Amino acid sequence: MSSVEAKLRSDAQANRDRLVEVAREALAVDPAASLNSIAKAAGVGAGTLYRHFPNRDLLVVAVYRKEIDDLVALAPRLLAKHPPLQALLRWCDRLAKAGKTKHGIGAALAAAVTEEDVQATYGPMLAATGQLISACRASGDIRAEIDAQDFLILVSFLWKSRPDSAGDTRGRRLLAFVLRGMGASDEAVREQFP
Amino acid sequence: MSSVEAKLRSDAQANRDRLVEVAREALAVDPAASLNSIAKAAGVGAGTLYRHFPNRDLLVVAVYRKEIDDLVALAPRLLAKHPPLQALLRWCDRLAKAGKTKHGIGAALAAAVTEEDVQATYGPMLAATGQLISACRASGDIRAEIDAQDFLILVSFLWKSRPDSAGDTRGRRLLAFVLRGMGASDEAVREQFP
DNA sequence: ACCTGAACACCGTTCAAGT
DNA sequence: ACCTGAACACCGTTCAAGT
Repeated sequence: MSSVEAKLRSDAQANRDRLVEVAREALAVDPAASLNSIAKAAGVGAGTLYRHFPNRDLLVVAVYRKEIDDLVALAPRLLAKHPPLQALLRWCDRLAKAGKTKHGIGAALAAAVTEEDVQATYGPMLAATGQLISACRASGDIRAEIDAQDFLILVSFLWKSRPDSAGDTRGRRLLAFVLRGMGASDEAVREQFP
Repeated sequence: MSSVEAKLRSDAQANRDRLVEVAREALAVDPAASLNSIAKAAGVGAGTLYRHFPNRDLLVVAVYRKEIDDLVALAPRLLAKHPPLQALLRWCDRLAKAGKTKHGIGAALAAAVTEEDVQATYGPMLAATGQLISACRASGDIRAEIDAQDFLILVSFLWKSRPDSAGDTRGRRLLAFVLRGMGASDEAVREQFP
């Protein structure tokens, strides 16, 4: 959503944008890419990178911010188009995909859960999750008991898992397990999975 | 268990032991302590550290290896003394405590789940978890469906959580949730929690 | 065999000087 | 205001020389 970005001078804004874009590509190739190399590739002084992103995590979060924003924006759209439980499941699918393709999102979100200074990222995610959970409760698809944060923690395997091993079926199985634990009927869960 | 340590020359063994001991103290103070500083504090050349532990993770794993060994050894002892479900719960308690006091264990185990070269650590943990799960299944306390690795992933919040916020009640609540999902009766779970 | 420790390339971070 | 980029202290890692 409107991420309250203070208005920057146009050159500063351009630098910021280019840094995030270059970082996205660089981190996809090598998650441990150095900040100096990213600054250089962006045609920018090291100090400029550091001015915009005081530490590595903040840069990583900025990179995946758009993806997270998309995820956040997706929740109400899915709820408008699908029954609640199906909306929740489709959202989890996208969450898993995001965690898999660019596995940096996992580290960024994992950090966000514990570190204070990136709560700005975690907050909207929590809100989006909350919408989905609430809708499922209202429709009677799931029981109360588990809140949005609980859910995000329980399904952390979705966004923190690497594309290694054949963990895809495991992910689905564990997600189904969690949903059944939340009161979703066996049939409801099973029929939602393609 | 017997960690198949190839016999080293006595000075090499002494160096290894001192490195692990020094690393344990240094990492407790600062989880990002440099390897060079650890080598120096151990009164050993940097190359010696590197010879014993080719990368940082392997040193970290070695440090928490004893704790993990204890955890592994604890499983059969608990099963001998307590009913299966209670043994599982007590083991989870110790797991959470280990993850909390020295939170490096979380990073080490998290790495172990995905990285191949530390499977030596993850394997025994999996075996220990398997014993507990099997016993609970045999006694009818829980249903099949979820294997040892599933369980370790599902309760990863126990060992990966920081001592931040009052996540202790959350941890207990989520553990209870998982156990109920595995078929443990409400009463059984509730009465086990002190 | 094993260890030492200087050396190397590179890291994150800072800050005086520019525009 | 914002940027540059040389500079600093320090990092992980290597490897010739020692014992």
